[in-house]
Amino acid sequence: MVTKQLAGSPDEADVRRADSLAREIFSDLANKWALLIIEALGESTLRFGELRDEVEGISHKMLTQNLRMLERNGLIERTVHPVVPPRVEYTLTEPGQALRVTIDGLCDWTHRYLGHIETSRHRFDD
Amino acid sequence: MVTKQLAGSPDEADVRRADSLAREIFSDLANKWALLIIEALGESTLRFGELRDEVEGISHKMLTQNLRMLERNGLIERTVHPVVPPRVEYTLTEPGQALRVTIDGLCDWTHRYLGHIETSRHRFDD
DNA sequence: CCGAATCCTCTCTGATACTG
DNA sequence: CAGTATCAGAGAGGATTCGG
Repeated sequence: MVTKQLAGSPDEADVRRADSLAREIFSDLANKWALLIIEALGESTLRFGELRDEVEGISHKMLTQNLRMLERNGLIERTVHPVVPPRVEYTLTEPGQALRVTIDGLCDWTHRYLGHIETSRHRFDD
Repeated sequence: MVTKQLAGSPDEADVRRADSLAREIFSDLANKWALLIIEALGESTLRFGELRDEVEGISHKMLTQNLRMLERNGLIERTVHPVVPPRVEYTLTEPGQALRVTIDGLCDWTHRYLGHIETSRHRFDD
């Protein structure tokens, strides 16, 4: 897939655009709440209130904000049931599920090195 | 290692402490710059200036701040060579390397679903 | 070259109140 | 119940400067 390039060729610009997009996505997702929401959703379908109970410490506002962002990026699906009282459910899409798997890896890592980190902190805090 | 527990036993407190510690570590690491620094280090040893060139867009201050945090958590090792001009080198420790592998997974995910995400965004932005 | 401290700006975050 | 708007306080992040 390596093609010969001229100076200032369009494909170079494409690569730069893809890179900046990747960076943008990275910035979106590399935040505490987004990752915790994805973990909380897991394989289940949850309502707004259920999610707020599940993700400990998140505010109403942050939850809304992050849910919008995740929906925009196609990681979660939002279905509104036109009933009263309103019922809105969230579930992970296939890309979202794929991401959750890698986040699981992060959680595993955290638990495996928990002790390691704690002792390292104590040594550092002198 | 599973021991019998009484109600309100000390181990329950331990579990809560470990959970809050895990949450804290999660908050530390779930940020753009920390992940990009770890990726930049990879298997190599880099100086402060080299790292700043490698991690595009990071400021002097943010780099310092995150390097301290990563060092405190035992993810990177900092070696000072007492010469003039000063020479300070950073390298990933074993836990850091392990974390890098899971971050690689995140990068793979980003590139795999790049198109997916871009179209989802366009659909959302109406 | 590397790091710490200062200042200044701007975004994020939480609390509250209001609509459908 | 779910979502939006607004406001004030806290905190992140950038630029700069000085010291080792």
